[in-house]
Amino acid sequence: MITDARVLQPEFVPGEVQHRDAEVNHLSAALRPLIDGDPTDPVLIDGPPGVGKTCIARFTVERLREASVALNHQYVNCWEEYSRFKTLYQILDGVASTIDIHRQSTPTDVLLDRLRDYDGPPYIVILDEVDQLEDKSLLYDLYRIPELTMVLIVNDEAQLFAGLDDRLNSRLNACTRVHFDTYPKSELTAILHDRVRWGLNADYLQDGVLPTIAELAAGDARTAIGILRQAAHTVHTNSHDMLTDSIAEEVAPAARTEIRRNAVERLTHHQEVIYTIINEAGEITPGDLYEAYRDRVDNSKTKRTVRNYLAKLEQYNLIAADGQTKGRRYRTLTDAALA
DNA sequence: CCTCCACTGGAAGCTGCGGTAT
DNA sequence: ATACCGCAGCTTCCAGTGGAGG
Repeated sequence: MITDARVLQPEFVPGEVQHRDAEVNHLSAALRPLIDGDPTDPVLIDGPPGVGKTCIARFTVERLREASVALNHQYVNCWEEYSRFKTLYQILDGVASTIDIHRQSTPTDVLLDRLRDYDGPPYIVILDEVDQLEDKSLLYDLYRIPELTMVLIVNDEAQLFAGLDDRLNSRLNACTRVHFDTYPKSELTAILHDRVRWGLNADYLQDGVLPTIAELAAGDARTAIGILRQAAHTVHTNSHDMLTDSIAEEVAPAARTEIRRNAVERLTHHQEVIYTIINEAGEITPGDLYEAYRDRVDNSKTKRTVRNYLAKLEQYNLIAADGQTKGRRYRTLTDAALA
């Protein structure tokens, strides 16, 4: 039933977008001076997960590039390229040769210098999930490179600003903001409809299944498309003759935890043990947690390191911490349905 | 209300790794 | 070979904080 699997992938950028005209126009207008070679302030895109921030940013920049020959652009996911070095490397990779740059022995200053020396056409850098960036001062360094224009994408605006110093704080506060809200059910259904049109055989769809999926996804397009993908996959592998509401409902939890599972897979053994302990307990005090952790691994890390792990797990939204100092409790954030 | 102390998170220092330079 | 370099991950140290119990 799947005719083009690409359109169901999370990173797929459609050739046309619906329902986000206002945001696309807002973003293009903010970046338009670049076409005339004028310097442009950064743009800050914010909104909850799965509302098309990444998609619209990439789409708009791509369209801008088509309208102007002299424009470079690069997309960097700060979750994956979380360190200063990795981010800089990706950015530099978009415009210059990086073959002689070696991961270990090249100081990050050299990367930055090279980027400062850049004198090509205007360069748009999309920094996705920028709140995940470890060293936010990099943003200040990038800000001061005139040829470089940043498009910053954040889920949690407060968390981003908390990590910034005053200089950058006031500057980013003043820059163009594009805010995304969750999709209404009708728009989500329309988006799913497009994906079906591009990549699925609609004969296999039960009437009304797309609104059901939209309902299950609660305004989150990434989840909606994930459910559609997994449901289509289920229909295909089990040779069902229809994608029904019940199949959609069946795969929905798995689709919802997919992103979380990817995050868990990225954890080290020690981090995973800690995550498991919290999951099993539901809620636990720091003292009990550390004790349980030490019982369960061979060469346990120190408490301080475990605290760093906990901060990381919290940032990945795998766990939550309530209360201050002695009242602190760590708890699970989800259904914990990890296969 | 006051004191204790479990806990947090910043800072500095150490180590091992992957790499270059001599 | 050997010395050296920068980084990431870890540890050690510590000042600060707020909940619990006298």
